[in-house]
Amino acid sequence: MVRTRFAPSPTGYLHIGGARTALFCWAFAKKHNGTFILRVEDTDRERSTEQSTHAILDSMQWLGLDYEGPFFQMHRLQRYREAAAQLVREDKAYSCYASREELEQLREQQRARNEKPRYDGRWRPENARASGLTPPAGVTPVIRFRNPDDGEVAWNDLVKGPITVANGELDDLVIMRGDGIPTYNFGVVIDDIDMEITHVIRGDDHVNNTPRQINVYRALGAPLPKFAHVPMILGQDGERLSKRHGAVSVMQYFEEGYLPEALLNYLARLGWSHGDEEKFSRGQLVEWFDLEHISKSPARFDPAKLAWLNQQYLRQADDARLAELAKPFLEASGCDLQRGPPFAAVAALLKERVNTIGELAAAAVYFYRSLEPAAELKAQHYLSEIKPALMDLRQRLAGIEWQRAKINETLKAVVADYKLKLPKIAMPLRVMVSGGAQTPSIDATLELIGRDAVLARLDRQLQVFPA
RNA sequence: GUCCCCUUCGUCUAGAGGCCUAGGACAUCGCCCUUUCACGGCGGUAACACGAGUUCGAAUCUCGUAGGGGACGCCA
Repeated sequence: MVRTRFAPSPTGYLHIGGARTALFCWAFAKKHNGTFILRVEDTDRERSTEQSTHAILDSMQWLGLDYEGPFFQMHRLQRYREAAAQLVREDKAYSCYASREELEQLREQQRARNEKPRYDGRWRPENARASGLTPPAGVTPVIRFRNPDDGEVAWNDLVKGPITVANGELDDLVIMRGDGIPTYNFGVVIDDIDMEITHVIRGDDHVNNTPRQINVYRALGAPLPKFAHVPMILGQDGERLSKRHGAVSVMQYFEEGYLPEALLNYLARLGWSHGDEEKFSRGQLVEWFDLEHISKSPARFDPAKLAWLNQQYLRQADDARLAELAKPFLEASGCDLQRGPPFAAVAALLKERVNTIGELAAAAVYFYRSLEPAAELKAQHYLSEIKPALMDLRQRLAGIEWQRAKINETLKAVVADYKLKLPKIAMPLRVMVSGGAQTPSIDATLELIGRDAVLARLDRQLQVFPA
């Protein structure tokens, strides 16, 4: 039975990289009819916040990644303490009284010698005894894991392939802080054992932690899970993704009006592939997902491709759903949806020309309230020689049956009568009625805005038309 | 600095020794469609980091070089 987990620390929002890791864990579990667990690694009391936990949970829900849990490490302290005590009893761990300053000094010296900074094992019982070290009064020690001195640790990473690290490169890591709270490398191992995780799928910034963790598994006599380290997501400049690259928080995409299925599709395709497939549903992802096709190298995040995918999903989306999603955006820009055409009809007209719900709402404003054209547009399109034709058109529009085909007919008739080209009249019309130079086809636009509003806007604009 | 990992078009990628004069997608450029902007259709530019091997044959295997990323905390 496959069991995977996503284990974020609640020290901020869920970002794009974390979301993709979660997606991969989720998809792998689903694919194998397994279980996907959410575990909150909240052992950093300084930085963990409840707010972050909520933000992460909200993001998971928006993305539709369902899980078992959430479980919290801070609820399991007793278990970690017992495990640590057991290791101490077996001489696989020991108390270390070195102060932070002392350790910092040690690291600096090592760096100065161009060595890898590492703990030197000074409080290993036999070393302390040999050098006559005795526990200083009033200091609560940390517990360090006694890492093997010799040999090497190797595993076959399901993404990266075989990886080997010499134990000589590792040092004795702290597994319990002075206050009895476990450190990351200990907490994960205990939890992954207890929760019977079979596949540890996580960001490849953890590759270096894996050999240490494997040694802990062994000391505990626990079977090893499989490990799969997925590459990170980089910003467009190839640097580690950060705030200056724009939106990195999952919920920011919600706020800008992206569809969760589009973001999921994009994230899945970033660093994983199934032949030439670009667009696929959550169901297809589950069906196709495998670890073998995750790429080994980091991928750059490309907002343009995400926008394109979002557009693809937008146009397929149900109009009623789009209406629901766009509503808050429209209300924020002062539109009363009761006073205007049904939004579903507006969405049907606009959804192929925008990339996000935010853009959709912005493009829909003039269906609900009049917008004054920019002076530039007026200067460009309000030409005195077409004023008579426009005035005539206004009169004719007042008298016809208000539907697209009839409006079009009327437009064509005026164009013919005045010996004009269609754009000559369609453009000023567009500007007068929408306040901008871009709308869907003008007859459909007029129809939807409605006769009363169209006539009112024309009247108002004709007043400022040059004679 | 030390250790670990990575390297195909600008970007995401297909590719498991001959199917590759390297395919798809986004972006970009051109043309068509057109009532503006889009959408759509057609077409173009564009990549196996470099150097040695192995092999009849290498994008695919090996080694080296260069470049990139990650880690080196009582953070996760």
